[in-house]
Amino acid sequence: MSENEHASVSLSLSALFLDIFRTNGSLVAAGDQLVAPLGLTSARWQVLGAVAMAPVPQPVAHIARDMGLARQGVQRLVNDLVDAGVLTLQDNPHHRRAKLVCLTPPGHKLFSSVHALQRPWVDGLAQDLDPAKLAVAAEVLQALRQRLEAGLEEDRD
Amino acid sequence: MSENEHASVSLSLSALFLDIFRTNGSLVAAGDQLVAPLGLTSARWQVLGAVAMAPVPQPVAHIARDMGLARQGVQRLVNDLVDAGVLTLQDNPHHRRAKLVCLTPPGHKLFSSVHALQRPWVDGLAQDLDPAKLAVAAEVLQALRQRLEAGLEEDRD
DNA sequence: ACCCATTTGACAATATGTTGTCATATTTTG
DNA sequence: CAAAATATGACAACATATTGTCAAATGGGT
Repeated sequence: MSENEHASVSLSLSALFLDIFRTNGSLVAAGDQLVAPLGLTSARWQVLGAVAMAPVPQPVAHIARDMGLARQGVQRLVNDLVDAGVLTLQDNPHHRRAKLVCLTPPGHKLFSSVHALQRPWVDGLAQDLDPAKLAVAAEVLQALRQRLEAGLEEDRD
Repeated sequence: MSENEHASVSLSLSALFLDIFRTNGSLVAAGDQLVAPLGLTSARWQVLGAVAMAPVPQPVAHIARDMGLARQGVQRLVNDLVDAGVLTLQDNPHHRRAKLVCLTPPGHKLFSSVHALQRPWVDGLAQDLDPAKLAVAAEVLQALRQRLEAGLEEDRD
């Protein structure tokens, strides 16, 4: 690859960074607006989803690792959702401190409502998007994330 | 397109959302680490870059729109950078309140240092990335953002 | 059994970002 | 030109996220 071609890849990548920042922001804003009628926010929605989709109840630290967020951020969100009666902390037979995060019955109901909102919303956004291009985009982001996290050398928390 | 194919696009899109969240987080974390030696953070770096790259000095509100962020978030960052001596507010002949944001001489020097750090970092990340795939990823993110922002109906401040 | 590194949650400080409200300045419209 | 709509920054409240510190719990190695 020539120097010019190499430079152009770096420039494209810098531009992609800005796209990621802005798309992330739009995604959070749109998500906030979508689930606001349910008394939720994007961040709480994400946590609720992570708990609901987990095959088995997990402690907060595990959820945080799955989501790629700092442990304490998820901890606060979980605490808030417990206060809101959506989640509950179940005793963990394997660890006295690391309680297992579960949905309450209202939590299950809330998750169903979220899903009912989420589906048509995502379907609408996906309309006319090329599946092959989506796959390429996911591949690029994953490759990028892998390199970034390798550079961070497991520093997160 | 069959219903199954449609559903698979929606599923891919939901997965892409998670990729965007995580890549954005990694990007911010890696950026923070990169520019920390210069006493900067990712957010301040972004603002500094926006000011430095603008062909002509602009008021805060304009910069915020360019970056797709809320006006007040950028306002606070600019105020912090002014306090730090990196930026200065120049009188705007066309608008008494909307001062123009400019780099101070130390700000210019700082931006050069940032650029010297940024270039090899981006080059390293771009290594072996397929330019065509990068272009597709950018295209997908831009399409997504456009739909999201259309859904927000220009609500953002 | 004991020590030590790791994991985990509590608590707190700080950075980032959105939203709301207000006063003032500018622009548009009638 | 006057009134209304819009743009802008100051100030403040809040949500989100990282980082640091601490104590308790766990697990591993000797």
